[in-house]
Amino acid sequence: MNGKATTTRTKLERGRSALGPALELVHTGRAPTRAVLTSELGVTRATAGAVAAELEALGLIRVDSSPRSAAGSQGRPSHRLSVRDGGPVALAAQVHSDGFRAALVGLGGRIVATAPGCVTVMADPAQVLGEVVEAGALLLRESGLRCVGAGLAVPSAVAEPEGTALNPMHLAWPAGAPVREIFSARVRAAGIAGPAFTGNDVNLAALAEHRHGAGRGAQHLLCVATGHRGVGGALVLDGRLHTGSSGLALEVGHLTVNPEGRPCHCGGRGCLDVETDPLAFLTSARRDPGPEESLLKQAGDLLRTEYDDPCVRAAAEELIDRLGLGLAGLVNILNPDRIILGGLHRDLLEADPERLRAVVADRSLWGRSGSVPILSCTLAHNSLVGAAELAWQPVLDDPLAALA
Amino acid sequence: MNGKATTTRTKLERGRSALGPALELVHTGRAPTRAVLTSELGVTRATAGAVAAELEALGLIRVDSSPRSAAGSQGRPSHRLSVRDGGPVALAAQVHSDGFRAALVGLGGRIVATAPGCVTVMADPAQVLGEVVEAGALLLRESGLRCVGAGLAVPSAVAEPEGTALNPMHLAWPAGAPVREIFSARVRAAGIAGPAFTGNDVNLAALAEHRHGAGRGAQHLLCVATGHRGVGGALVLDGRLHTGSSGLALEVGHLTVNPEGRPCHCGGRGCLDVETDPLAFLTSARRDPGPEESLLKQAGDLLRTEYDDPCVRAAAEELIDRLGLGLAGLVNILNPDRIILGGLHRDLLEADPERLRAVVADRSLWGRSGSVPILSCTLAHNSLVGAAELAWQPVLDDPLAALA
DNA sequence: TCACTTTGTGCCGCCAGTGAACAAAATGCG
DNA sequence: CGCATTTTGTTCACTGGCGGCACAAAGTGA
Repeated sequence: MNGKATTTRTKLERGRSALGPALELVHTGRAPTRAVLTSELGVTRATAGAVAAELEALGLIRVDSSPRSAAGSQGRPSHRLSVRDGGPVALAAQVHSDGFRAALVGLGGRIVATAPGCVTVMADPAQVLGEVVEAGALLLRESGLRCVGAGLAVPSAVAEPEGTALNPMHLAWPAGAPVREIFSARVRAAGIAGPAFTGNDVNLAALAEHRHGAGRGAQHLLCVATGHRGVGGALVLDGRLHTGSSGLALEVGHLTVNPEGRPCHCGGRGCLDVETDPLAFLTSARRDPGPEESLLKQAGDLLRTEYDDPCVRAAAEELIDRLGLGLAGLVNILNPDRIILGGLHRDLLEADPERLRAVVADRSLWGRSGSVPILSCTLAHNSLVGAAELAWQPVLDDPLAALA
Repeated sequence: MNGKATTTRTKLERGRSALGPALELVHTGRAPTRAVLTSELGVTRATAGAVAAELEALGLIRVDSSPRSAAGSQGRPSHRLSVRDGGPVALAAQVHSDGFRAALVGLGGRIVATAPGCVTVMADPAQVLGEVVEAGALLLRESGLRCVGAGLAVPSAVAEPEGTALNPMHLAWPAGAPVREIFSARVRAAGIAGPAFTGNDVNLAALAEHRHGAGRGAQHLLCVATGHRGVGGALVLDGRLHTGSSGLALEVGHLTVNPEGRPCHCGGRGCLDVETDPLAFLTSARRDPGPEESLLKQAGDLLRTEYDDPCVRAAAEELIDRLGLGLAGLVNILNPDRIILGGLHRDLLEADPERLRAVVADRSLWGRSGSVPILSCTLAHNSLVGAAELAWQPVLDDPLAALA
């Protein structure tokens, strides 16, 4: 999420000390005990002990040295590590087409408090973000918890390093709205501590799934998700969100998946975007598409409850084939080791997992030699948790500096 | 090029000391003087001095403290840094459809010696690689230089971590041939010092261009190149080759660029692979395609010498449009900050740079807001130099350990 | 109760790199 | 020509993270 490397780099660049990596291991649940932490970090027990003690002193984690009930293995049981209850939180916010949601998220992706909300005038980003931050500030005041920063998820590509929303069409916002600047200003104005970040919702969902959900442990994680309209993609490489040189990577909506397909506003035809979204599905299944906001739910329900209907099934299989073609194209380019699907794509996967996997394997060049696992999203509110990850990142990189 | 991270990591993982980064800066020409080295590394003058002295003691670089003639700036002139002449070299090898080439490559991508060669029986990888290594060993003996390792470039996708060539069809090798194993065994058998590596030729060309050619300084470098048949792609992220989870990323040949196009062996139609290769161009220009080995040269010559011919021009513009569509698709997914073209694609770019840039800008979603620079390859024998980069990498990562 | 295994802790030493003081090599000015 | 100024090279004491070791602690199994 940063971008260019400046000519002069500071000495602090490669994060000193094992504090950051250690916190990340506890944060992502990969270090349940101090012994595991020792081996994961690749340091001595002495160092791991010091690091764990320091993180505890910072109020971030809890080191439980009490005797454990059922042990199982030999030797002295290791101290257990966990995220501290009542520790600092990040303020997470998400804006979508029919409202917003604010939440407080602790380490480990734990949602501590949440507040949904609606807005009356959607078209003005400053006003919407003002209300969102207001709701978040209220949550913070009520909880009395320390805040490490704020993160916002928006359903639009976010250009780096400006932080402008390029296509927030679902929100009726003007293209190029400086969302990061607005959000950041509102956060500061509300007296909320810490830096403020903004990112695309699918990107942030992918980040959250990688750290706390179905993407755990993947080195090259590809996520693809449909919202009410349109398709979004995200790539998490070695634990870091890959957003390209200017934040616009993984705009996967315009892969050609159907040469004879319907025309798309991009100038091509048969794009993934218009071929695999809820509206396409409902149309193909000859159902009357309801209001814009409920397209996703309507399509999902149809898939789950009426898959016996030949018409629904045929439409689903058509979409699965198209989606598979798109995923295969992405596999050929990105060679991920795991794929996670969200939104309608998730429903399509669950409707007929074998069919989708077969198409991807068949149409990706080396699919047969070890095909890619394709999974569903598992995390509730993953964009929200991902927004919090943004705010937590500085702490994960250097706890001492971030909490100073 | 490595792949998975093992569960237990050693303490040596994050390369200690600034030796490696410093050597890389000199290697890539980004640190011409000690003063620049100091600021690029972000360390004190004392440290930079010690590091430079140590690299000189290792016989890798030269520190020139002699007074300089024309200075220009104020203050004491800084010591100049350069790659040492007569220092160690890497053995680089490249196999292509009509023979092979071996070379010795020093730091800075300097080709010290080179030896082209032909083989009689192409179909047996063991025999071909035997001859290649033999030629390289001869070069090494003649030069008397120290060898840090060997690298091989093959015109095929190379699967990681096995190191097998998945589609070496231009070489008439069996698919799945264990090229890394064979090459490595031959290198050891010839008594050549250091580890042996193997990679795809376009990947290695991209790496070389990033370090010593047109890709210098790019953070997200995309390379696309055509050989005699087929299209290859490569991505260099933050100075490291991105080969995906199993070495198969950037298999860009099967992006759909022409819905009504000719069928492709992948099962689709209108793939970049069959729409923008030399054969497609010659056919479209209604020229008689000559023998397989000379397709690339024939097409390139035609573009350069007969671009006035309406028939040639029409064919070229068609290919440019298709290529532009493919590049735009890649831009939407990868969001690179620079694109470098090789082979026929380079010739197409140079035939009409504006047309190609316009197509890419028009069909990539955010092309208008700061379009991507598209450049030609500039480095002679870039695959060869890239193969050497593979062998140099351990030294660049940790000079002390690699030369111990 | 006694080996045995595994983990936690205190202490010492190493070493890369910092920071500051000083020396050196160039330019420009009187 | 000499001198102030600027920029760089060099020396040296110091620091901070971490390895290595020895020993203590807390379990399991016979």
